[in-house]
Amino acid sequence: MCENAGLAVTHQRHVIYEILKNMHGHPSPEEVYARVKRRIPSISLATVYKNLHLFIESGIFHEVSLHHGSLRVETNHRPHHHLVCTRCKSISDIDAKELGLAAKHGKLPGGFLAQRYAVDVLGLCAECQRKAD
Amino acid sequence: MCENAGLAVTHQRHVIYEILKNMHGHPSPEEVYARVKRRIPSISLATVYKNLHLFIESGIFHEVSLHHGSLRVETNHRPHHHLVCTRCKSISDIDAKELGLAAKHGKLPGGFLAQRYAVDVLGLCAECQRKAD
DNA sequence: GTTCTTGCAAAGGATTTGCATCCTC
DNA sequence: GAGGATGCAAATCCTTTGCAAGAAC
Repeated sequence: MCENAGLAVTHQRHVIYEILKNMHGHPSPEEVYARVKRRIPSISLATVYKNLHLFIESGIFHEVSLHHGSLRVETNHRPHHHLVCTRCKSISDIDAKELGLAAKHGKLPGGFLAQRYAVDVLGLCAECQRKAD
Repeated sequence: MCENAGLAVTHQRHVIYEILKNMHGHPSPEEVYARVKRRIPSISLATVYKNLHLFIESGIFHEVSLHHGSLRVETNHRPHHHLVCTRCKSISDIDAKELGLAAKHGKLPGGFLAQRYAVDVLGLCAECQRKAD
């Protein structure tokens, strides 16, 4: 299966993978755990966490927020977006104008009222590119 | 000062505000606490947390990630972005094509290598708009 | 004076870690 | 068999809460 990432194919890992494939939305580890538990009652939450991290590190799944974890206050009051380094997790600012995305405001399909855009540009910062040579 | 938001002007609150104004980047509560403690050694971390939340609720400051908190796995493998309701915090998906932002890949100013865009459209979902009438 | 705030300590939730045992390769 | 994976419990990190004492309006 998808385990050319150097991961052993264990029963637990396989079931977690299958369940993730068939879930939709943005499940939390607890939600995944609850589903997996129905098929493997003896599984532990720690195992679910470990495997979710492995899947994310391997790029098999993404996580929704690249900078979840702790509360961060935005001190830059100018319109700007974020450059998020996927390697070192650093976040730096870039002026909205400099990035130049044409963002639609107002109603979107589905009736959602768009008021503000928060863009994360994911990639590698200059420093991590140098190290990756 | 900025306290037409119905907040009492306490010494602690004032100092926290001033310090936030003069910080840059995306400080964590602990970092803010450390700075404030230099001016008010007796301040408690809980007070910093309470005031950060009040500032954010009042719109005086923003928080960096609208959906920090717990790990969420992305189960939608199609290119898409997120509609984040600022009232009920719900997150729904919208196809990248449907949103239609022209995103630049490759090198950005500062040497950042852009690989992927994660866009949060902040606003009100249809349901919360109805309730807000 | 009444109400909102603070500081402290304890509680809570989410996530990680250590370790013995078990399972893939 | 060797090394990675699991399960459990304890530990840790981040954040919130309860409450008595203190400050703002």
